[in-house]
Amino acid sequence: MLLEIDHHSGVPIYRQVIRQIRQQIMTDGLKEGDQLETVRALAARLKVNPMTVSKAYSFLEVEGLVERKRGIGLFVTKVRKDQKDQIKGQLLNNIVNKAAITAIQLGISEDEAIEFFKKHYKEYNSKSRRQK
Amino acid sequence: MLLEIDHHSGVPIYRQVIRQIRQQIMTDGLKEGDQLETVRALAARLKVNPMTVSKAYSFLEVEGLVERKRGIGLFVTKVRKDQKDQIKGQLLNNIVNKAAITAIQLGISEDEAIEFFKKHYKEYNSKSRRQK
DNA sequence: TATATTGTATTACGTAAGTAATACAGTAAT
DNA sequence: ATTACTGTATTACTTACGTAATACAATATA
Repeated sequence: MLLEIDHHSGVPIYRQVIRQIRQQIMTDGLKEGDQLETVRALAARLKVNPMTVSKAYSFLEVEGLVERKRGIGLFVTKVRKDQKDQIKGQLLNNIVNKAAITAIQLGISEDEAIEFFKKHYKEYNSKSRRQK
Repeated sequence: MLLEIDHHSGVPIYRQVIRQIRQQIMTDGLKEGDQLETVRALAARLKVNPMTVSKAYSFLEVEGLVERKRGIGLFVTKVRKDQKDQIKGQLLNNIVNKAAITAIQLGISEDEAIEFFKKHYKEYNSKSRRQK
């Protein structure tokens, strides 16, 4: 499984792990029943303590995205499409809400703010397509 | 000067101070030459150590928004309108960029994401108008 | 010069967060 | 039962951060 950790970003390792695995589940890069990389295997690969990985996996379990089976491993839960859409909506809402509040508090109009958004969307979109 | 601190939000006091004063300068609630509330006065009002206020003011100075005069006080710098617009743009860009990246990584289309944005903008906008 | 006002540098305290060490617990296969 | 895998609970280390105490420095005015 593809997983890139930036040790110098200031973002905690376990959060980077959570985010990336969650994203893979949301976009069907990881599917129902798939086994996650072993705690120790991932820890070794990231050169990190197993507990750090375990902590990340714990959060994903609380979110209902994975199931742990002691002695066996961790597996992706069955998530219905409507549930998945709801989760995606929440994830996006959180950040979009902040953006909207910032715009309003700075006295920036809806249309103008949307222009900003379109610009960033297009920029990042072409960049991420180039990387594929 | 109006300034509301939420001691239970988890957001550090000095950051709340920075954000609110910056916003007032950006929206001309505070204008060139206006004196900021005294370090000790604001500290007393917020029931906080003077150094906490001084720290907040330091950041605003680094941003070029205020000037300190030892023994006299702190004053709002002259900021040209185009500079101000540029600063506002940066502030908005930071957060909008994150929103755009989130949307793309979740596989959400530009139009759909914009719908989310409009919804939040309108919601918060009407809420903040009601409060005035 | 004395005093009262401004802001500040230094230092230290307290807490929370991220990470790691260690020893432990469940499962499967031989 | 033994071995070799799984994941985990507990504990502790380290660091960064927010805040505060203290003593100091610049300015204005009497």
